[in-house]
Amino acid sequence: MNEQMYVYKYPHPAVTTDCVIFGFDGVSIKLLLIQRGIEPYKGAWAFPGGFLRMDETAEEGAKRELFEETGLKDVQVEQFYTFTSVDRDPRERVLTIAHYALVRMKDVVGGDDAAGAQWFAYDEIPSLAFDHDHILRKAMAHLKERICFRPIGFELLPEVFTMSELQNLYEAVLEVKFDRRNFANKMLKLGILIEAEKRAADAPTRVPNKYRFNAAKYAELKQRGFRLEF
Amino acid sequence: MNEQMYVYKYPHPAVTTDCVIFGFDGVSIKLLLIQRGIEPYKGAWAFPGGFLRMDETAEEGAKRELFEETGLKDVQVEQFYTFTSVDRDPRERVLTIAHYALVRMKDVVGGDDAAGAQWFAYDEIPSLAFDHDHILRKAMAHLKERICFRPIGFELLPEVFTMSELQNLYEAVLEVKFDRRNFANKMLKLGILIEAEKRAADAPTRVPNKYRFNAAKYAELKQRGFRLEF
DNA sequence: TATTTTTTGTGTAAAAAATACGCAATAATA
DNA sequence: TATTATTGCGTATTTTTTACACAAAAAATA
Repeated sequence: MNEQMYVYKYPHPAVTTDCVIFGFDGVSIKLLLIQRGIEPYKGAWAFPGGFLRMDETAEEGAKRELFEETGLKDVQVEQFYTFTSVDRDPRERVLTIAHYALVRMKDVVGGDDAAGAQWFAYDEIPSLAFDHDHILRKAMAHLKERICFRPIGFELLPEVFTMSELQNLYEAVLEVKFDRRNFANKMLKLGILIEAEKRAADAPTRVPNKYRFNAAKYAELKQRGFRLEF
Repeated sequence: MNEQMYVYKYPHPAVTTDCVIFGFDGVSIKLLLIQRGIEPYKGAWAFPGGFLRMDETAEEGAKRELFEETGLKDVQVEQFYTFTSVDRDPRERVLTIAHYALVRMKDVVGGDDAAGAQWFAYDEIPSLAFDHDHILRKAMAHLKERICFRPIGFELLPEVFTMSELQNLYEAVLEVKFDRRNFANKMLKLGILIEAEKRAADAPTRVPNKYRFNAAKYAELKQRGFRLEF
């Protein structure tokens, strides 16, 4: 019963979803790639993704493929662009609805299925399958824009972090340097941070303060947007 | 020879493009709709759009359909979201790659083909075909966001316009009121405006100053983005 | 046509926000 | 143990934003 065929009166493109997964290791931005096990581009690295099923939305398909190929679960993926170049796949006309997500790197369990999944620093990414180089550039531009207009970090940093770690993240994405004190002031004034464990006032140690995100404020700002100058 | 069929080993969704066209009449934001001539939703209003051809990108398809259905040509359309709900079309699984564009209303020539095209104010839009209500809400949100982060107006206003007209546009989109003098200062400081026809200094008439856009600065700011608070 | 209403040009003082920057103590590294 | 880097802490200065009034001209209305 492998001979089932699907017949249409007009030509239809195939449709895939792809996921650009960003991580952060405390120093630089990383991307999660998988090594393709089948043709075309067998052996090449690519973003996790695959064909959309007829009973799922693009977001559902993206999450499903992401889980199947990397073991990542419960990730908020967001559609950012649909790539429609006519010749982007050698087999047939294939559109891909590209998504991106920010995740904590430790959430990627190198499970069985995910044997082929691996993190790469942005500037060490190999040549990618299909038009995934193009997708990568667009996703990176998207992230850079997003960080200027909405908070980032909740999804990328550990639950408790220092101001320096947060600053490193911003500097890594934007490729700029901020004044340490002004950066901290700006972030604190946004109101999205709360001090995690207040040191005893009488313990005159010089250990960095720890913060966590104020989820409600974070969500509000993510919704409303702001403008971070640089 | 009408019996051609297209056969695939796996099911494929159909793919359409749609165009949300924004106009501005000096007072309020308008949207361009067409009345559907065929089933499903025959007679209902909808955004211009149609099935993607196999030899064109989404943007090309959107422009082609837009021209066929409204006569609009040489419009910069921009993809903003792909709608993938499973049941959004009663015929079969259909995804639509939605685009939007800002146009000068006078550019819409009510040509023969475009007999069915008509402008509607945002709050007078009838119930729409398919999930186009949903598309409309998302497009409007997109426009509201865009106006906060990038300049708008070049594509919507006549070539020469007054500061009040520009302010009306911003107030219409954002549904807020600005202080006239502060709004003008802010806009002028952005550097995207140039005075169109300087009045003779000795003619003490109180006719509004006219402006046009500085295309280079406008393009730069559109690229870089800014943040307009409100 | 006379009267009323709306729109326009113009500028400043006060408040708020952003920026640049130094020092001493502690922690990490060599 | 000595050196280097990181951390906490706060202020003076500059820049940006905001609030606001009046008189003349144009448009609308009576």
